[in-house]
Amino acid sequence: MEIAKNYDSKQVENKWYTYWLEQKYFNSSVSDKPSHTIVIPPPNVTGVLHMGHMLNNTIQDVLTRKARMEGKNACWVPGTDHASIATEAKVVAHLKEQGIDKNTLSREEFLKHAWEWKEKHGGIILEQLKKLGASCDWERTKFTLDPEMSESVIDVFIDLYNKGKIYRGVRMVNWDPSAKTALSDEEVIHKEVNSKLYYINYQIEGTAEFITIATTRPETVLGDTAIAVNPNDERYTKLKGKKAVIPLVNRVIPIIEDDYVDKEFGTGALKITPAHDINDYNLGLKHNLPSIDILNDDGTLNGNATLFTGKDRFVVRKEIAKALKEKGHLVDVKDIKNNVGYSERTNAVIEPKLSLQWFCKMDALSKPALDNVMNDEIQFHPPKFKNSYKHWMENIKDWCISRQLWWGQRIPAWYYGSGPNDFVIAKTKQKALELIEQKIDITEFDVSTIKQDEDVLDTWFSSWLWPISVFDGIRNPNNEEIKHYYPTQDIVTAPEIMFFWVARMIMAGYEFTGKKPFNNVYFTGIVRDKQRRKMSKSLGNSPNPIDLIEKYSADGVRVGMLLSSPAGNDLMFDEQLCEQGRNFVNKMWNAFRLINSWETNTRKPSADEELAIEWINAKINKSLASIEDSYSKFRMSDALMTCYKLVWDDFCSSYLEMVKPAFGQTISEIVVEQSKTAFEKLLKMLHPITPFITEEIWQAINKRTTTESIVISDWPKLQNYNEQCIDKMDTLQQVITAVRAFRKNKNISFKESLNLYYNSKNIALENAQIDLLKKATNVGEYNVAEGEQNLFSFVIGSNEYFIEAKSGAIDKEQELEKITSEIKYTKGFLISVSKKLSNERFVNNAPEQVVEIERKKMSDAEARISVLEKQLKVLEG
RNA sequence: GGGCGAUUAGCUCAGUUGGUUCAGAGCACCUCGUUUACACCGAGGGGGUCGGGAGUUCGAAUCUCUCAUCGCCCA
Repeated sequence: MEIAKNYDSKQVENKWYTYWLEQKYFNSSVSDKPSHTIVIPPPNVTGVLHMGHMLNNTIQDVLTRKARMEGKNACWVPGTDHASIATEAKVVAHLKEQGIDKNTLSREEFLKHAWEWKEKHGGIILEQLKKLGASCDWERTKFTLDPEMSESVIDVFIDLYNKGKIYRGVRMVNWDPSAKTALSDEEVIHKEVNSKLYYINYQIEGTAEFITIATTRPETVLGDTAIAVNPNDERYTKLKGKKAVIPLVNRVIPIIEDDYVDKEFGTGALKITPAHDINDYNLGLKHNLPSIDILNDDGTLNGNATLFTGKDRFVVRKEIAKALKEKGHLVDVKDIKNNVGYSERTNAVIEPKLSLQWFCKMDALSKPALDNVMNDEIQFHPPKFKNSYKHWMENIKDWCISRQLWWGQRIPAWYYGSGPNDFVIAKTKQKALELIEQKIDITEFDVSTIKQDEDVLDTWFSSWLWPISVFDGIRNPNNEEIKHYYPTQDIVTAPEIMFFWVARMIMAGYEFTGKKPFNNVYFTGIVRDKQRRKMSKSLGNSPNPIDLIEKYSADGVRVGMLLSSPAGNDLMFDEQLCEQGRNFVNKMWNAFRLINSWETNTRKPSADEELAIEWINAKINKSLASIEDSYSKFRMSDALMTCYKLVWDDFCSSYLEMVKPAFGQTISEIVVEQSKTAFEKLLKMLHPITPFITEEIWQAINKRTTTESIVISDWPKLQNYNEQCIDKMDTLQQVITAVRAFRKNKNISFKESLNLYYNSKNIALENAQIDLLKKATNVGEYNVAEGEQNLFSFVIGSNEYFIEAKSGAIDKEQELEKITSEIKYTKGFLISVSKKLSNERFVNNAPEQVVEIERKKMSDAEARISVLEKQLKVLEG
């Protein structure tokens, strides 16, 4: 068969991915085999693939493919989430471009547009994952707004409500004035920013005196209902019981005392705006203060403000400062750094707002979720994340789950009156009617006035059910699939969403199934650029993953992603890593070309060929053991590096060079078979990481039937191997390196044959080793040294060798210096070892093994010194 | 402000309970090489006071304290 000189990744990747799909290798159904389930962290339905997804999904695919080869029923469930705020914002913006104002649309009309948008732009990301080689069961693809997924969400809402774990109430919530919705605490990002601290004078009622307060939000003075000072603050004792006048609006407010006030901050006098600050709100409750809400939902001022009505809060901040200054109320402005909350999705500055919302109680839910992580029933990788998980869980607050949006699951609350409790929770209007009937006398009731809650649920209120709902475990808790696939095996995600998602999935798992949702949580790092900046669309510092795949092949990019990503560590992404991956793929391809090019004979393998074969198999098994260990600890980059070195250094650089026939010569067919067998093992070990090249070579290296594939081949089993064989080859390798270094130093071409002599006291090399040595170094004669050889010499361990070169004189001075310095080093080493051994406390306290090792070190060093000293004598003549 | 983690070669990182010649890997770098798988290559090589200081120990990259710098999470 003609083999292409260059590996054509694009053609190969398309060919095999199509084949894999046709053969349905990725599809899973309930079976007797143990399940290995991973559910994808659902990306936003309208999102596009970024580097974080590449990393995350490469890891999931590696885990899934390996499990599949190990004979497990591997099931990787793909899907997307509806991303309520983000998607709704996109659709609103899209409509605006077309001249349509969302406010003019009915809910139904808007949702029609939203679904159209989803059909058009949704799922791109899943198509992109196929380019990466993702072995998802695509027939299981789920979307969080699929009817059965939504029904699960609603069922859960009703269940929790009936259990008293969901309630409705007026609370201070995080308001996003851009999206015009409430957010949960987790969706607020606190950033330290440069602000100004405004010092404002309030006149004391009925006097010419003033009290000065300091605030970063002067626009809120219009909603002030008190000024508070610390009761221990002597500066203000005289103002006890007095009242102050709000500048510009001349409203009179009390001056109150509370320990909460920090005497050191600002002037020690605090203005209180209960409607617009959580701390002020709490003080307001305590002191029975009125609350004046001066803001509209979009962040503009309303009629309660009486001034600046209709203007944006930030515009007002500037204008009111100016107005206060003109009237002489603004006495100072200072620069200050403070923390401001921003909306995770819209980046709008969050407004604390008193609002009627739905909440989920967290105290009972969080208990098993905390315990089972702390006791490692669910394992975190790396475990350091248990700390912050614990901290969060122990300080958890109730979860605001309602959103003032349309894109999502509509809250199943039905209102029949205007009282705070005039509602029922029901799946359908019909059900609601029945429930209302039980609560009130329905005979005089106008059914048409029943209204469903306008709001939808937080998207995370869908995704926390994901590992359960994708198997329909909420609606049908005893179905075969949920019994087989759940609990899932691993979840692979970013630490950023530990609270948003991971913690809540664990809560949902225990609450709704009584079981954990997964065994392992693998936290990937964040993909950053070389300057350690997080990759983001706004910075434009993220390469397009699809371009990378075109350039370096999917396998190359996968290797690039895994190369430097130990669990939990951020990945400083550099295209060079993908280049390294591509080079590795190329290396495998060329190893295949070499083996494939061999013409065979029917001779039996020679002793050196047999040694080479025994050795590579020993190396493969030793590496396999190490790889298994790495995978068991989720150390993917270690597993990859072991494979990488095994293929490149051991198989290609050493083994193939050992057995490779001279130009024009044939090779024993048995050796070829053995080489192919070894190579196939390597391909299998690499398959989870580089699926395409391994399939391409595996299919070509031996005859396969039309239904065979490396995808469903058996993962190599660990076999016993001879450790001594590896040691033997290591020693030989040192001799080879020494001879090569000699050539390099003396500038002697490889083509020129050298003679090598050995000391008769050396531990003898076997004939097979000698043959390998000769082949690797172009050594002609290999004989025992006669008498004292005045030649270039070197020592490996305590074995002495001499090289005779036809050209290239020995530099006596240089040799003397080299040997002298070696003696010096070894003697120094010997001294440190003997010191240790003559120390009674060491000999008595250290474990026997350690002492034994030290003794061996000592005798080795002594032997080496004696050899070197003899050499020195000879040289000195 | 509270908590967590880090600091090892130019870069990115390993280094398990303190004990092999333990100071490592990959990449990058330097030198040489167009040998008939691969220059997306081969061979050889240089490079670190393990952030600073102090302590415990027969022995410290590893344990303790302290200082410095950085990062993350929470408020």
